[in-house]
Amino acid sequence: MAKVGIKRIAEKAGVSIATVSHAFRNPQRVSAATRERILAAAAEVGYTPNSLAVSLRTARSGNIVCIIPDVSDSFNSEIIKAIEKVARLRGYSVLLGDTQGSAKREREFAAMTRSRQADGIILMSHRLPFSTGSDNASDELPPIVSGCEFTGHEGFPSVTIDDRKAAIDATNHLIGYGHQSIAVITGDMENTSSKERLAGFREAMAAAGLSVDERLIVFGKYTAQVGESAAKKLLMEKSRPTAIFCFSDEIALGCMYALQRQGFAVPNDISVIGFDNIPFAKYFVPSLTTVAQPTEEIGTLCAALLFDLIDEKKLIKMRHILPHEILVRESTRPLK
Amino acid sequence: MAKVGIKRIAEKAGVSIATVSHAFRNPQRVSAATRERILAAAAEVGYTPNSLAVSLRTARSGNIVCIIPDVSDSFNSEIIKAIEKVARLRGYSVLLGDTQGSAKREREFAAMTRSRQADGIILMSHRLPFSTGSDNASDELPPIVSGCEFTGHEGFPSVTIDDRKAAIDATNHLIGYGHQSIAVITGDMENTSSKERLAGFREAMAAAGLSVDERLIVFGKYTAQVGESAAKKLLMEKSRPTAIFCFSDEIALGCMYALQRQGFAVPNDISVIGFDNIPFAKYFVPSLTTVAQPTEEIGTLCAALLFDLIDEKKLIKMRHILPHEILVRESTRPLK
DNA sequence: TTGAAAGCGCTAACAC
DNA sequence: GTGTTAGCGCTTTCAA
Repeated sequence: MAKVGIKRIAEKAGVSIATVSHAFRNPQRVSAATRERILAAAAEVGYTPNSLAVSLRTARSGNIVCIIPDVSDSFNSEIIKAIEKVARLRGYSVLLGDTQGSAKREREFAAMTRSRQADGIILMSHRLPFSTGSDNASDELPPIVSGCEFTGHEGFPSVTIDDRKAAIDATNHLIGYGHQSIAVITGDMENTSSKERLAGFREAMAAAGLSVDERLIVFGKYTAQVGESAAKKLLMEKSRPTAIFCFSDEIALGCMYALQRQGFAVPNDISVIGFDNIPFAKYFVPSLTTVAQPTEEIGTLCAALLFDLIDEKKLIKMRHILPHEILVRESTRPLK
Repeated sequence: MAKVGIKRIAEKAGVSIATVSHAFRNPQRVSAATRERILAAAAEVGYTPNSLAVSLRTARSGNIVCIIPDVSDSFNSEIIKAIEKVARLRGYSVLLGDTQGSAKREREFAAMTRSRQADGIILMSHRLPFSTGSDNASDELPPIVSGCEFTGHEGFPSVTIDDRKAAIDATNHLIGYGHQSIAVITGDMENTSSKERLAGFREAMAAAGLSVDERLIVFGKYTAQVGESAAKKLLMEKSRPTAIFCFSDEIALGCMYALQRQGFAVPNDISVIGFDNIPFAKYFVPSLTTVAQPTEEIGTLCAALLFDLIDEKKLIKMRHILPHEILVRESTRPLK
C-alpha cells in the first residue's frame, strides 16, 4: 500500500502532473508516445487515482446509496441486483444502506449525499429520511427516487406497482375460487404498500358483496415468523377462514408452515396466497400462488430515474406504476 | 443542496475556519461561548462536513467494503447484518459489493482501498481479489479478512467453521440413522468450503466402512435451482440414495421440492440434510435438518479483526475456526 | 483560546 | 501537446 500519487508518476515519466492527469481522463489530448510512457510508469508502481481527491475536485462521488429496510429480504435483493447492474453501466457504485427499519439510520445514510459521499439516493422505505422540520422548498432535496413504497411526496419520482389493484386481483382470485371467508395477514401498517393492499382487499370483498370479518385480519410484519404466529392465531378463531391472503411471501411461508404443522393441508383445507414472488416461492411445498412484482424492472427504472435526476434532466413523469401479475401455483385451489 | 462549507460557518460565527474545524473535532479546545455560536451557525444553514475533504486530509475514509458473491443469499445477509452492527459502533459504514461471482467485480471492489474509498475489506469469496502477478510481499495487502471461505493465504486473518469436520458430523448423523446409500449435492467446487465438505463426507463414509457411490455425487452450486435439477438426476440413478446431503440450505430447498414433486416423501422415503441454517430453514416443509453456522459470530469476528488490522494492531491468531452445530429437525429420520 | 498557513491528491482553465 | 497554477473543503501544526 505504498502511497504513490500523480506526482511520482509525473517524475517517473518526465512530464508534468497535468499531463499525467490528462493521460488518464483525456487520453486524446496527449501524444501517444507520452501516454504510453505515463501508463507504463503508472502500471509499474501500481498507481490508482485517489478517488477522494478526484471526487473533491469534480464534485461527483460516483456513488449512489440504496436505503433499504433489510438486505436479507429476498424481495429487496432482487431489486438491488437490477440497480447495481444499471449503476455499473454508468460507472457508479452502489452503497447498500441496510437500516433494519430504523428511521435514524435512514437519515444517516441519506446524509451521505450532504457529505458528498454519494450523488443520489434510492429509497426503499415509506418515510422520508429527512428532518421534516425543514421549511426549505422541496428543491432542496438531493436526487432521490423511491421504490416500492410511495412516500406521499410528489417532489421526486417513485416506482411502484399498483398495490391496491394487485390486492384486488389477489382477492378476486380467491373469491373466484369460491372462497368467502378470507383472512389477511398484513405487513407493517406504516408501509403504504400494506395500507393499499388492505384497502384493495376490502374493496374487492365489498365489490363481491362479501363481508369482511375483522377478526380475520391480523396486523403483522413482512416476516415468516409473523406468518407463523398469525396463522396460529387465525386457526383459533371461531369462524375459521378457508383462505389466507398474506401480504408477503415470507409471511406466507411461515403461515403455511404453521398451518401444516397444526394438521391443516394447504391448499386442501386452506388456500394461501402470497405477495412478491421471491425466488424461493416456487420451491415452497406446496409451491406458492402469489402476486408477482416485476423486481428487475422496478430496480432498473429506479436507477435510470435517479441518474436522470443526477444529470439534472427534466423528469416528465413522477409516479411510475409497473404491472403486477397473479401467479397461480399450488397453494390455492377452488373450494369444492 | 446549497453547498455551505466551513468557510461560510466561520463568517457567520465571526471566527476563523480553523476554529470552526476545532469546534467540531476538538470541542474542548474552543471556548464554550464560541462553540455555541459556531454550532448555532452550522445548524442554521444545515451544515454537514464534506467527508471527501475530511477523508482526503485525514487519509481515513470511514468505509469498509464487504465483497460478497450474492447479497440475496440468506446465509450471507445474516453475516452482513452482524458486520454492519460492529462497523456502526466504530463509526464506519459498510459498502456492500455484490459481485455475482465475477472475479472482475471482486477486483474492482477491492480496488476501493487503493483508491482510498475504503479502509479495509471483508472478503466472502474464495479467491483473492488481486492480480496475483504482483511480486510484492504480502505486506502490500490492504487490511483484509476473509470470512466463510478460506483462500489459502496465510497473510491475513480468516474466519470460518471447520467445514470438513462439519461435513463429517452431518454424514455421521445420516450414518447414525442407518443410511448407507448417501448422495451429495455440492456447491461450486471452486469454493474451499465445498471442497472441504466433500472431503469430510468421504472421510466419514470411509471411517464407517461405507463405500461412496460416485454417481451419487452431483457437482452443483449453492442455489435452489441446482438442488432441484440435481435431485431429479439422483432419482434416476439405478441405486437410489436413502439420504441426500446438500451443501447449502438453498440446495436442500430445491432438492426437497423436486423429491416431493416426484412423489417421494421427505423424510419417509428419503432424508435430506442441508448446510448453513438460513432463517428460512425451519419453515421449510418438512423443516430442515441442517448444519448451523454461527453467522452472527462470524460477522462480528470478521469485523473486529478487520478493525484491528486497520488500527495496525498485531494479530496473534490468523485462522479462526468457529463452532458449528447439527440441528436435527424433520427432514431426516432413521431408516426403519 | 484563536488564527494563519501549508497542504491532502487531483482537475481544469489557461497559457505557452 | 504540454506545463503552470489556482483551488476543491478540510485538518493541523505553529505562532500569536
